[in-house]
Amino acid sequence: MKSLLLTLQAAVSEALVAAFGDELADTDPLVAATNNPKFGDYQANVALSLSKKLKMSPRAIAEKIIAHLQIDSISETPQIAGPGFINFTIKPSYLASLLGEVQQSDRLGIEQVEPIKKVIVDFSSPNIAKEMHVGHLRSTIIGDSIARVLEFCGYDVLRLNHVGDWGTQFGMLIAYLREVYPEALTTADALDIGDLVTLYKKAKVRFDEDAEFQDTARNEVVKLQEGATDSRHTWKLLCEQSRREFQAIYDLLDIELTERGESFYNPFLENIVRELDKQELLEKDAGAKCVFLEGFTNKDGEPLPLIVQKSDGGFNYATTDLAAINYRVKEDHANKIIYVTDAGQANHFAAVFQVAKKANILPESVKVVHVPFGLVLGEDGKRIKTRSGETFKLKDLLDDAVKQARKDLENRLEEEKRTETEEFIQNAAQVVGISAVKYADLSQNRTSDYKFSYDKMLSLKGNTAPYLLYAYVRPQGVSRKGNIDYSQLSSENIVLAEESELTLAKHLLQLTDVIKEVEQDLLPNRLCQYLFELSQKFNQFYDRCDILKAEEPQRTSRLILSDVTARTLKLGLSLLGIPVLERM
RNA sequence: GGGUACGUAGCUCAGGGGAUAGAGCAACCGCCUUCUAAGCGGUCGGCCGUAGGUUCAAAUCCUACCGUACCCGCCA
Repeated sequence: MKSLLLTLQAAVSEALVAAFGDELADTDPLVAATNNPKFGDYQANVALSLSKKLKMSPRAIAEKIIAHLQIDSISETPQIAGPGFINFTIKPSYLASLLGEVQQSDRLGIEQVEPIKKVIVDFSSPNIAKEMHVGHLRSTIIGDSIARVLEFCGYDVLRLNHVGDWGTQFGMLIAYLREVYPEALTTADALDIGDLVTLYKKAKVRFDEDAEFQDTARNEVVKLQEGATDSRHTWKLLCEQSRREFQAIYDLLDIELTERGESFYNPFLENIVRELDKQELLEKDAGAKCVFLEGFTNKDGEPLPLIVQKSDGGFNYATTDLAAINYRVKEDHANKIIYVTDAGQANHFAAVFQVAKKANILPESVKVVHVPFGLVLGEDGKRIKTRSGETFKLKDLLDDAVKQARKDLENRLEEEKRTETEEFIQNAAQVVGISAVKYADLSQNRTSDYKFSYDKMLSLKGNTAPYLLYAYVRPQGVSRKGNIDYSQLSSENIVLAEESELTLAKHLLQLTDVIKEVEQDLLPNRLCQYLFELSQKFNQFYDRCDILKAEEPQRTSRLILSDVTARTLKLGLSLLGIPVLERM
């Protein structure tokens, strides 16, 4: 189904050509939804921008465009306003017919992309043996939502968890274990690592204090890379333990991910360096093998290197990232690779992408996108760090959110003298609590820093998940009360007349444009904004219009508005990774 | 020092060339014999960091400055 916006764009484009000739065929008609209902529903601003080129006044251009517009069935007569805006008011009959189409469609009238393209979304990516922190939570929630949107749009999405399961920290951990729990290195299940974070911290302290231990740790890395049996055994043990802890979080959040950690690419690292060497991109600098970059300079204005092999012979994350690009292009056949990581890595990715292009690891045809997000700040506005001591247990955070939601629900049940089963309460609290955390994150523009506040994210008022969930519950309540099967409604005779009905219908019909926007800009907060506004508009409609008590054909028309609203919310929320409740 | 973001209502944030800059929270005032009031309506609240520039049109683009944060060779 073609959206209203696209239909109007096409119509104005055609009118431009009809009025002024083919050379305007590629001119953007500058059609957009209006920001104020008094200017109608949509506006075309192209007349203003063409004034100079056509040597005519904007209003004269607008008049000529309108004279060539063929949109009688869609819009009331377009009006010229202000300096030369063309305002369109969509006819209620046209809104009704589109709404009927949406109602009859499984996908709410949203088309899938053709041809199907393969997209890799690389997100979450916690580090083995470290606490998953709020930054990982952001990557996980945002990455999942982006993956869900792209999946819905019809892309073949591979969700990759590029876990930090390799690197120098393992030398430190294994060396420490060798000292403290030597039996863990050889015996299966000899050690319940339990609190990995404590182990990590102790090892880190040891590492920072003792230069000799540092050497031992570095040797341990080499042994691990060489495949020493006891080292590998311990490494696997650490990974297993971490994996279980991560999985508990993913289960709670309902996140699906394919784990493919850094270690996966180990066999390919040497080849990457050799390839760079073959292409004469490599230079040795202070013992390290580097590719010098264009556009990156250090303090003294000298070009910065991307180090692909350290002076000790070890590879680092840049090498792994290059190998990963290579594998994803050649083996996974990705058309697009999306990296959801914090904004602090922007330089790193820009450098890696530059080298990958230069070395032909990354062909022109494959798009790589770094999707950055801001820092997670505490309520004091300062960065939350894990390494500096205070750890942030994500499991506790999520559990607290659920507990708080449960308390709120129980209070409300008591006030309303309702009784519900334990199962109902548990489920509602779970959905509300987890959704609140996700929504709080997603509803903000991801590029800005995120102020993490228990109070704000657990609050059940305002622009929050519970508000949207409640807006979904309301139409479901209507269908229960009236014994209505929404799927059986006939869309033959939809009549829209009341202000709040028209406003709601117009908003419902913008879903397809919003999803398109999120698909392109990868900004889930746009979808949140849309759903929030939809909830407000539905609540206004619900407040002002009787549904079940209305006379036909209004009754069915309003039931359809309720149904489409509910399905739009359900779909939209699902793209944010948020489930709905039938009652709450 | 260089690079990159950001600076919008008391607070948290949308909007990123188009008309009179929006929302939520907080504060205050109304609305439940009604499909769940986790709702709706209203009031209050702004030199869009500062100064220039580009444009028919700037919160939005450019430049400078001020402020904040992040990144800047062998961690990821």
